[in-house]
Amino acid sequence: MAMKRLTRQRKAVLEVVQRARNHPDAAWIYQEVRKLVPTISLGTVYRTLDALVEEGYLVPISRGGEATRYDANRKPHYHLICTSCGEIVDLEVELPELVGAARAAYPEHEIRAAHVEFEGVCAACRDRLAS
Amino acid sequence: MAMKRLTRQRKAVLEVVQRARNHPDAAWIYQEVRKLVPTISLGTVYRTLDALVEEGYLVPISRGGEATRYDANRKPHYHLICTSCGEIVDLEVELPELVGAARAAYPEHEIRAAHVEFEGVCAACRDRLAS
DNA sequence: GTGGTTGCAAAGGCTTTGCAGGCAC
DNA sequence: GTGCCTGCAAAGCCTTTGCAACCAC
Repeated sequence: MAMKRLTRQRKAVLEVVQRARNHPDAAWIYQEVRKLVPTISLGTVYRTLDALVEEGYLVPISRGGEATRYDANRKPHYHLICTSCGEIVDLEVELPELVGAARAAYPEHEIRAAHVEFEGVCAACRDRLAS
Repeated sequence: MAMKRLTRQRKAVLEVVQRARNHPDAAWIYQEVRKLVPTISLGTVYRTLDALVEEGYLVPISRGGEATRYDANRKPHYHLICTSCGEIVDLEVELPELVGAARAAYPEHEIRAAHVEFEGVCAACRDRLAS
């Protein structure tokens, strides 16, 4: 059922994903993992990523239409998606509690979590566009 | 360039979308619109929806892997996605301002908006599961 | 009449899956 | 030895697109 065996493939995917700083998608991970295990298939990468998400090691970031990207950052943080270059920037900021407000207004629902995402222009693009 | 002509197809899509209470996806809209314009194609539905999104009449809600759903609700509101049935429930609640907090922590980025989404069990499923 | 719009069908991109062989345990 | 995992390739799903005919203006 649950993926439990520590195979070469899974080790390699874990290593790549933990080292990644880019919120990579499956294709990028596949490409990198092939440097460690050249015979791995894209299907296995997807299966492994699914397992890692299920186990909570990864958080999927899915933007409409585009490939799902994966985030292995342990620290609690939020994402800023740049409208200019599409990059995902981590924001480590403490935000006001939202779940409480929603629960107070809608006690009939069992609200468990809130997901927040910011949209704007990242510093790099801001500088680039200012020229 | 921009879709401007008021064709039978576009009228029908508009009518269906405005009447919809379900955050429908393109397939559901297509099915409904065919009751009004039986010869319409799915491609036209997609093209029309894209145009309506661009013009600001609709807000796309894209969940990873699943079909994009469209929201025509004018009032400002948030969404609760039920982890049990997948339904999207509107929450009309005022939340604390988030953009300001993020801007204060990261003045180098040009943060423009925040998107919030809740996750939990909707009232219907809660009742159903309690039995 | 003109050019945006449509229908059709094919293609596209990402992701999942069936199956036989292989490997971790 | 057992059954989970892998590679391969095909299929699935949602969405986009090229093209000729069409119709709103």
